[in-house]
This record gives sequence, structure tokens and C-alpha cells, in this order.
Amino acid sequence: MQDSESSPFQESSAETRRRIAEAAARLFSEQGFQNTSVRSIAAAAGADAALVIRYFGSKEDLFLATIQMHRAFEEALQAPLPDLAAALVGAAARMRGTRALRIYGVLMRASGNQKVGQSLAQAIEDGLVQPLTERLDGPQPRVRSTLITAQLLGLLDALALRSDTALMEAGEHTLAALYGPAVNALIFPVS
Amino acid sequence: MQDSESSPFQESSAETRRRIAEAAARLFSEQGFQNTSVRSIAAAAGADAALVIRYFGSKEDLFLATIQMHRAFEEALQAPLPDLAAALVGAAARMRGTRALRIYGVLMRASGNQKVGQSLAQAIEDGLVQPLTERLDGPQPRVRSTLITAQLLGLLDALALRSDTALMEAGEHTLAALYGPAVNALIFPVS
DNA sequence: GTCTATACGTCGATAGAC
DNA sequence: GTCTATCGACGTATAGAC
Repeated sequence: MQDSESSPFQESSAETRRRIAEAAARLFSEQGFQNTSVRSIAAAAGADAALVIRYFGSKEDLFLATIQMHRAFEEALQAPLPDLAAALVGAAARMRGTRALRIYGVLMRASGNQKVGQSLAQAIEDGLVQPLTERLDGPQPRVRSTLITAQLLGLLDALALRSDTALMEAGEHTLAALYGPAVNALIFPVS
Repeated sequence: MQDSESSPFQESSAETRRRIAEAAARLFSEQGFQNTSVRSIAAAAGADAALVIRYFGSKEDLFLATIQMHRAFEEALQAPLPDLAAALVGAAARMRGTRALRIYGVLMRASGNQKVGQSLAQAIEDGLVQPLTERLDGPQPRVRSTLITAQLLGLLDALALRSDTALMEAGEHTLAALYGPAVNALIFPVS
């Protein structure tokens, strides 16, 4: 399963494997999981469909191995508490047009697949809900961080899945000025 | 294509067609679009797979014809402006465990299909964004209503796609008390 | 050891027999 | 009006050529 680059004098196949992974990452992120066939990945990599399965086990495993979510909120989560909301919304706004946002949309739509759904849920838990929970003061930090996550992912949905024009055209400053206070209502609840 | 019930003495097929639509609605909402085969729908309806296609044109058209989103926020959108946020969040919270919420998740995950994605986007526009925009006072009503929609759909995502335990177990009152003010921050911006 | 040829079962969809 | 036969494409598996 994991024969990583342990032997430096691998004859040839490591290169083929890399080309397959590269083609898979590109096609999956452009067209999604269901709309990308194993055969088309093989063709783009100049290889055979059987090889793809031989190297990666299944289309599902190939997807999980090549498409992984960028930790888009990692930096924003370090912001001081009074600036946290603006930092999170700004990070989401800056994802517009990026590959990371497209990949989020692809993962979302592929989450009907059990492994993909679990993987995505875990990434959200580890990359957003859990770090947020630790930073919150006051009552019910877990529910509040989950709701903040819902706000941020709802924003990403509008951008990635619906390409909402009103939000695509708005300036980052406008989005932060409007959505920031809404996020702050959960960071600093009125109790 | 459209031979609706124009002749009252249809021999038999109208009943078969109804059974197919019924089975399709049930299986699609339980298993999603991709995980439901035309053959399994035909079997559940006691009919033949070719008949299913013959009556409905394609699996895609059958899906669009049978799975349609319940206008879950129609009533809440009538609430007086000061109560609107609580009404919307309450409506979302009450969707937990319902068929309507499962259907939302199914549509979301099937939105990689172009027709499904457009249909869902249109339903969101007509059932949420547009009515909300008309009710908002103050600047940038369109962007604000789009962001409120993002909040509400983000909440539905957490409930339908991730079955988030923190939110599934929270009381409707708790959710309204926490998320309501966050929605209100967009209904009544501080300017 | 790296890859190709081939095949199996299932899918959505179509043509035509009854 | 309904079903049988079949199509091409899919994911996957394996035998064996180089």
C-alpha cells in the first residue's frame, strides 16, 4: 500500500504513478468525482485504466489520496478574539476563484460517498470546529463553534456551489463588514 | 412527451406511471440520485426499466419530476421583521428528522448535475433570496439577503449532510437563541 | 517488475418484437 | 402498451506480454 520513495533507484513506475496522481487531482478538481472516469484519468496521464486501479486500489481511494482540502482557515484562527470574525470571513472571501474553493465544492458534492463524507466531516471538525471551540469563552462553546462553522461553510457553499453573483462581485471589505458582525454574534453572545 | 391525463379512459398505464413516480420519490429521497438505479426503481414499482425511461425520458428528468423541494421557509418569511430571524431559524430547526431535510441533502449532493444544480439554485432564489430581499430595509438588501440565505443553508448543511450531533441534540429554543441574533445582525445591520 | 489486453458485471438508454 | 435484446460506457479485476 505505502511504498513511498524509499528506494532512490526506482526504475520507472514512480514517475507513472506521479503522473496519474497529478492528472487525477486536476480532473477531479475540475469536473468532480462522478463526472470524472478512471479511463479519462488514465488517458490524461498517458497510462492504462487498469494501472490506475492497480496503483490506487479504487477510484474512491484515488480521489481521497489526491484531493485533499487545504486548511484555509488555519491562519485566520490565530487572530486575537476581537478580530477573529473579520479574519475568518476575510479568509473565506479570499478563497473566491481559488482551486481550494473548487475542491471544497467537489468534496461537498461527493459527500454522498461514505468515505468521502467522513473524510470531509473530519477535516471540518479538525480544521474548524475543534480549534474554534477552544478559543470561545462563555456558555455552550461547542454549539456556538458548530454554528459559526455553519455560517462559514454556508458562505463557501454560496461561492463554490452556486457561484452567487451578488457575493462574487462584492468586495472583501463589504463581506467582512456585513458578515463579520453576524459571526461576532456567536463569538460574543449577549447571554 | 406530454400525454397527460387528457383521455379519461386510459387503459392502464397511468396507474403504472404513478407507481413508478412514487417508487422513484421514495428511493431517491432515501438513497440519493447516484445511489439509486433506474432498474431498482422499476423493480420497486413492479415495472420494467425500459418503461421508466420511456415514461420519464431519462433518470435525470425522473429525478427532477419527483424530487422537489418543499418550501420550508414560506411561512416563516411572513413573520414581522423583528421576529423574522427567530422564525427562520425555528423553521430550519424544525426540519430536523423530516423528509424535507433529507431531500435538501439529496439535492445538494446531486447538484453536480447541471440541471439539478440550476433547479436547486432557482428554488433557493425564488423561495428564500428574493422574498428576503423584498423584506429588508437599509443598504445592500440583495447582498444581505444572500448572506442570510448562506447562514440558513449552512445550518441545513450541518443538519442534513453532516448530521452534526451538537446541533441535532440542541433544543429548538437554544438554536433560536444563539443563531437568531446572528441572523438579526444581517436583518438590522449597525450601518 | 512495469504495464497491456482482455474480460466481467452493472449502468443509462434505445430499438423493435409481441 | 409492455417487455426482450442489445448498445456503449462505466468501475474493477486478472492473466500474461515485455
